[in-house]
Amino acid sequence: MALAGLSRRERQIMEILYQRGKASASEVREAMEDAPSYSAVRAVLRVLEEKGHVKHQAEELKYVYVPTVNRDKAKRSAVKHLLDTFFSDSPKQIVAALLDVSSQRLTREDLDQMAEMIEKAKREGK
Amino acid sequence: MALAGLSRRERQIMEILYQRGKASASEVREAMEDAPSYSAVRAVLRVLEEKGHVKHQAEELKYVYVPTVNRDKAKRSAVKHLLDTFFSDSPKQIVAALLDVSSQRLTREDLDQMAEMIEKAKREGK
DNA sequence: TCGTTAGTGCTAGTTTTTCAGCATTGTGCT
DNA sequence: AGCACAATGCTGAAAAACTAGCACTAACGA
Repeated sequence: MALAGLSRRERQIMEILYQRGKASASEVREAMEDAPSYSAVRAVLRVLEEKGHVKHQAEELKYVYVPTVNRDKAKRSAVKHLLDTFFSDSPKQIVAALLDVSSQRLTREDLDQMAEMIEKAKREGK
Repeated sequence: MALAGLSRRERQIMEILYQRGKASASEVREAMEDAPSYSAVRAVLRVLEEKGHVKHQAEELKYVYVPTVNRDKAKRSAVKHLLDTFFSDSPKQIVAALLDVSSQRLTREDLDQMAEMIEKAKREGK
């Protein structure tokens, strides 16, 4: 799984990179609540690169880091992991938690689309 | 958030405890793929207890460890974190990922219940 | 040109994490 | 009692993680 086997800082930085898709060292640093020094951030990024979790591209005078694992893959893996950890007994409850946690940001349209996805799953699974 | 700020081993062990609700040191160890020595596991549990993440109960000649934070709370926090990390742009996609990842274990009934939850959210949100 | 700003590469030191080993305690069995 | 087994408590030390700081380069403006 994408985020396992990483140290605390490494995980923290990987999550920021997944959130943003890509970021420079200083952007990563700014996104951290408890940011260490700039060079500390760079050091972690270097390690992540050595481990193969990110790669960097030269972009306008600086390096920009991007996760190497496909975002979708990481997503999927994260969902699976969440399921295993908390919802193995009842996967559907993740929907309940979702509706609960993010009811604020869900529009009517989102809900409609969710319903549609489920309908589709029903048709296919049937 | 419940699982942040923890070392790799600490996190790994917390997840096992959340999965099982409670476990003894040796049960925890058995649940680990890449288990270290028994005393290493106990050492981590001790640290987790010092940090306040677990507590232990004497139970039939041995200690059984349980997470101190309520499982539901941890769940919620985990879902929220997942949303922030991967689905901040489109929360509904978590449903897509869910259906994709766990289509195996979802029964027709699960799907019906999910649909119902969404219907309910629609009615209430409207 | 000089100073400033914003990068990178690298290194060395401290702190945290992780781990194994050993002594000890309690239970149950012979 | 003596033994085996399954725990716990504790210690020391290796390994990993984390961090700051310095040297260097490139771009930009005064």
